[in-house]
Amino acid sequence: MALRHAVLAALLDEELSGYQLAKAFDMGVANFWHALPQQLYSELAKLEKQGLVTGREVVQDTRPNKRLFKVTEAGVAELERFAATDNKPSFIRDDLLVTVQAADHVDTEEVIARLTERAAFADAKIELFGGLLRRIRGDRSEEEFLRHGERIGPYLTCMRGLAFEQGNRDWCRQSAAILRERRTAHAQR
Amino acid sequence: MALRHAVLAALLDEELSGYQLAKAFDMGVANFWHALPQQLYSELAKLEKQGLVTGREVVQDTRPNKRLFKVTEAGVAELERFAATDNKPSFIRDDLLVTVQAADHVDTEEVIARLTERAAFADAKIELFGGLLRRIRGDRSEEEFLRHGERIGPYLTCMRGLAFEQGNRDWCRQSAAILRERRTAHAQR
DNA sequence: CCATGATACTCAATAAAGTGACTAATCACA
DNA sequence: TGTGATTAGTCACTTTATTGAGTATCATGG
Repeated sequence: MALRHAVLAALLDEELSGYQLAKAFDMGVANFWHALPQQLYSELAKLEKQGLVTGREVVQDTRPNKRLFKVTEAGVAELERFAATDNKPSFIRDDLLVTVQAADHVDTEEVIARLTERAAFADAKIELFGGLLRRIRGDRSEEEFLRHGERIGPYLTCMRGLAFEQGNRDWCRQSAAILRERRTAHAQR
Repeated sequence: MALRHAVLAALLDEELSGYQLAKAFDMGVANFWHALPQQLYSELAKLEKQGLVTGREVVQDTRPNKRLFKVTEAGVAELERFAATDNKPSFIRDDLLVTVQAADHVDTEEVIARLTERAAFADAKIELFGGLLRRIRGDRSEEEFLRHGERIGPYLTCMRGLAFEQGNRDWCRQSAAILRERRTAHAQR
């Protein structure tokens, strides 16, 4: 049950409404976890009941009212506890890998199509993360920021997200190229 | 619902018992998905009921009897359908990333400890995957195998698993180094 | 002035994944 | 001779995640 901790971690640096949080989790801005709006709303409700976050109503004229949430001291303590005990390894769980695993037994064109789509998706994410990193570090160089920046947690997770998508893109392109080559080699025989 | 497809993909190249399948999924040999034994047994039962796999009883003297499963034609057709339609992107979902996201607000020593543990875990997986790849390609070079090998699906997914873990290891080491540096810089002030 | 889309949520239901406890045999080792 | 590890599973239960449908207001564009 790490969604609760992901929510806490996301709320550490800014006070957010459930809606804003949902956008962040959906966009991949919160590249360290993924969740749908409904989960976040219910998680926020649980966290508030347990006193790990507090919400305050913000009355808006032009928009529906919203509730902004921030992490309480108890919430930070819970994250502290989490940081001290967690150890579950991460596993890739990816439809595309399942498809490629079966590549020798299914239509190669389809596999290549999926790989190409994913490479394009990865490219979009790479640009998104790249821009995000630049925005976070401002006019400082990456090295400078990592040495002396105030909050580097979000920067580090974003770096991992970027590298992950670069790995995805490279692998997708390479795999697609190999499958294409084998296809033509096969056809010429 | 891709576990069903992951199971089908895993059974394409060899006939396996639920137990063997569970070991494969647990070990990360099936590095494209992760599941617990109970899930696999129940998934196999469902797949058999739907005619996508068939099991045959193997009576053993020295060991408890087992049921070996293989994919039927309908099963391959299902994978074909899956390969032609799937498109769900993969998201990282990782406790460690949540911890690092909160790095600026929790005990740095603990975060460094988690990163170090994960780097060691990644190293172990890298060796495992490296050995697996060598075993699959035998005495052929990687390029030669990818060009002319019979079944490259499992090889490609294993390559992705390897690159993923290398990315993990590198990021963990770099992040831990940065946090250590900041800690000493801070202490000296 | 009417459709579309963004903001800001809620509720209900199902599907998937994970946890814990169990049976039962054989093998390896001390 | 009995302790633990390995093979080969099953059953029941809970927690998470996903799907789908609603509610309500306001802003923008044609």
